[in-house]
Amino acid sequence: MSLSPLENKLSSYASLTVEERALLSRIFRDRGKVERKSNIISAGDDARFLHVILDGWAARYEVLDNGVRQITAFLLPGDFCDIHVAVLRNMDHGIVALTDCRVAYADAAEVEHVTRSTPTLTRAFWWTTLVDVAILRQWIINNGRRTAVQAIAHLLCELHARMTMAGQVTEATFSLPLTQEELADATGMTVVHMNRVLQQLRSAGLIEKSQKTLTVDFH
Amino acid sequence: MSLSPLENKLSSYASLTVEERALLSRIFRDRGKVERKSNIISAGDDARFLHVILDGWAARYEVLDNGVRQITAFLLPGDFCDIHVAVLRNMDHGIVALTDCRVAYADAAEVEHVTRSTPTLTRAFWWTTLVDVAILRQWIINNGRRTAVQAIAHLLCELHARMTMAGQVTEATFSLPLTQEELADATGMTVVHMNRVLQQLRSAGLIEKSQKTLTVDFH
DNA sequence: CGGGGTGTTGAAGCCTGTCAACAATTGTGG
DNA sequence: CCACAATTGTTGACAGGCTTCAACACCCCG
Repeated sequence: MSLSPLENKLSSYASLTVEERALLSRIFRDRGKVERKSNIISAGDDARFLHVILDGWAARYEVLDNGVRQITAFLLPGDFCDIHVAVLRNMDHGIVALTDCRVAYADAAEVEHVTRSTPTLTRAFWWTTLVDVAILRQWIINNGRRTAVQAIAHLLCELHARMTMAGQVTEATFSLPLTQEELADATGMTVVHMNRVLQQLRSAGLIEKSQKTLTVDFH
Repeated sequence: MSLSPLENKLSSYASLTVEERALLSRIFRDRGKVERKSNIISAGDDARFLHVILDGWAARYEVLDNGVRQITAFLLPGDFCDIHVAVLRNMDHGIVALTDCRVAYADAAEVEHVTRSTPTLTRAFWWTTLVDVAILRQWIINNGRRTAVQAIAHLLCELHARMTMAGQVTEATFSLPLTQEELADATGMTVVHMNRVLQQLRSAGLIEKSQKTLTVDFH
């Protein structure tokens, strides 16, 4: 499997030259597989590498003192796990694989070098950061001021939009390999409540869920 | 008043050369005052300028259909209001002055030019974005998985830390010109509840608040 | 001195959490 | 391929944190 998820994503912001694509491929040469439920990166890890998801779903998360978990982002193919290591050098949270994942990684120092010498790529990396920021703001609103129904609906629409960008949606149906617990940890509610709200959305005909597949009905 | 709040902030990441400081001063040449409660930038505005707070407090916010407001960030002197216009070009939320503010602004096209030609400054701008991201993640946790007491405590500590960085804290006391409504809109709760939780923190001896000044007691 | 904004208080209700059990599904080993 | 185990999903009853509504106190500013 190639770097294509990342290249496709960056291309939607700025077209990459052949040289830039080559540079990316050269830097992200190492690949790996990560099993579902194991950490791609752990909080406190030495940030010596920069990771990109090539296949599968992952989540950015933090576990509080009292043991509760908050997921702060879902990562899809093409997403950076820790692009900030090109600028900062700390890992203040963990990344866990929610499905079996294929991951590419690059040496942080090499990425840093690129960001000091290749403005186009630097701006592309920065752009991905800014897109993530826009999503983060919506998550704050989800957890702060939206009702449970609104928050879940918004989250599912976000995932629908992102999967559409990745060309992985057909007729409003896409693969959603998340458990209700994971959705609950993202929206800051309990599994029980997530379950009940999903039932509401289903009986209202807004979503259909079978196995690990979701269909959203906009009307 | 000079650009010093911005320069100081950027300097804490990377030392700036004389040329870079001059470049900043040249770009951010226009200054303006914004009255408390008026918008520095409105949602949907043409993002033709990039704004920096020189003095005063502001907030990033969004108002939902049902009229409720969610604040997604507090902006202090030295903070960019809309650094993303150097890369994106849309304004999907508003910025409101919470106190009378002094603001500097630069032409977005000029800033974009700088980010295509001056890697040091680009990385410094990117760095500010990444620091903001780390704060945003904490706000998601505040609104998602922390109790009201924990969330408010965490927010006040964040502001304490940021004011410390800006050299505006003396003996754990600093200026906090926020109303309880603004704090409530940031943490996703009602004013009434904010009021009660603040009373808890006060009676527990964790904070002292007089006028627009806050003192935190770590023990 | 008066008035708008801000802070404070009480009572009642609801959304969401907690606890606990059971059903359904997926995965695994024989 | 079946049997069993583990994970995930579902349901009910009850508790509680937070909201809602409404009134009143306080404070700053013109």
